[in-house]
Amino acid sequence: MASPTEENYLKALFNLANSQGEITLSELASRLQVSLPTANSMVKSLQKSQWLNYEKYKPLTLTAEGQLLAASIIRKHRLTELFLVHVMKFGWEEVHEVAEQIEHIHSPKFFERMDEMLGHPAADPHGSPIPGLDGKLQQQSYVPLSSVLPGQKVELLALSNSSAEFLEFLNSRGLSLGLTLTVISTERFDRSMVVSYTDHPSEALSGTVCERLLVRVHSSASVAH
Amino acid sequence: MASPTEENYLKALFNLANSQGEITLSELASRLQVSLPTANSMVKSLQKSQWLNYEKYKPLTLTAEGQLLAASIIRKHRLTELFLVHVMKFGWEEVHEVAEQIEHIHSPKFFERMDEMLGHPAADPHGSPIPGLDGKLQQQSYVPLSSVLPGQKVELLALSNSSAEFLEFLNSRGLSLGLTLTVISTERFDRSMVVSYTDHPSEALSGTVCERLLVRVHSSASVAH
DNA sequence: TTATAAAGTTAGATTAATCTAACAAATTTG
DNA sequence: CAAATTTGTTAGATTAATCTAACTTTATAA
Repeated sequence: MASPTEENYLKALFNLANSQGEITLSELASRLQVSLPTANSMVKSLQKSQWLNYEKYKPLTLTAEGQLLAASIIRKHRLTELFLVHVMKFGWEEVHEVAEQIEHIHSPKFFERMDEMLGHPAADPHGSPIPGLDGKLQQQSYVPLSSVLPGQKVELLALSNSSAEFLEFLNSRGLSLGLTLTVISTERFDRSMVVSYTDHPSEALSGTVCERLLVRVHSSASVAH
Repeated sequence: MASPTEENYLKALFNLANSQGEITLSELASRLQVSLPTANSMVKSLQKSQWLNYEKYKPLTLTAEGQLLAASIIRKHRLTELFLVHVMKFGWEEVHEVAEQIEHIHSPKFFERMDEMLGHPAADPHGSPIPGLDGKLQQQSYVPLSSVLPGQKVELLALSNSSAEFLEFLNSRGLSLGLTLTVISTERFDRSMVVSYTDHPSEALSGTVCERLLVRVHSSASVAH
């Protein structure tokens, strides 16, 4: 079984691989804030546990097992963050540090209960996907509405904040999950947007609201330019 | 800051002190399933951190600081158990192992939120008191109804199981928290009891039910003999 | 009250995770 | 392409937590 330290190395390796492809020792060491020799010796020991492919002077790659384990830790981390925000009413800025600790808890049931209580979320409110139990990452499916260009059609899939007030606001505008929106225009100076959707041919939304609405862009959309 | 290992030693020392008074090295070692030399060297290091008073060949005692720290870990453990049962719908038999891990999480807010969500409980459903933030242990205030003698008046304060079925059963008998019960008789062969309370001059409760009802005995009660 | 047993201590080894110093390989660049 | 720089490796030390073996102190009991 992996120690918390080993789990942190695996997580870092997984994240680096998913953002850069090639992983070098120094990237790993600097990500984890340890010296090169420390990373070097841990890398050898992760190899011995069959989680990492390692050859002297070569880039690092996780084995299939390593990926699965890493994904499961990231899954626990993201579920924990959502749980802290939605169930325990933490603020988003407060959850990371606690989640870094809770992700190392060994209890499948604990995290499955979180998952159930949250309704099996596929992504966290920043749009980062939550790996399934099989270690598979969904496509990065959500982006904030604020990053969508005029002319695009998008589907409203999640919220990065679900306070009672925000939900009420959405209700008052007839906005609900699953709805298709078309971005009509964006206002550069205050990041507000005008969008249209069912029964609302032209609705203005503030920049703050647009950042909190997480959407998937329709693949068929044609972008104006 | 204490490592998880050190926290486990402090917890064991606190529990041993509260059940036996004098703590010897071998008790500590056997409680924690480590060898005598291991316990011996840890005891010296706890002394260096000012959590323990230690003199060669003498019994061990926690310092005030040590007691406070130990109590805070036990508080976290018991809050976690209650949280797992009441919020996350774990069974009582499943919670101990997870709580042993979660008690080492460093996040005052995490446990304060648990405490709030649970309504600031003073004891867990077994009647074990939850230390306050000041490290003070309340009196062991709850006992199972099954341990109460005939003639005594008690107040129903907590349940050691709060499944939906059990709560429904209690409702059907007009039993609710805060109620005062008088024990009329106990049946030795099946541990069932006859009690009286508001609008119920004589109600029979099975042994299983009596073990799950946690009560405080009225200090003014006169016991028949 | 001395012999035996139990409890506690010391010494020395092991493993995991870290470090610094010194050296080697690979890469970049003048 | 050779020099300089960056990157990676090895060697050896450190700390925490554990162990076994050997020894000492305290307690029990014949």
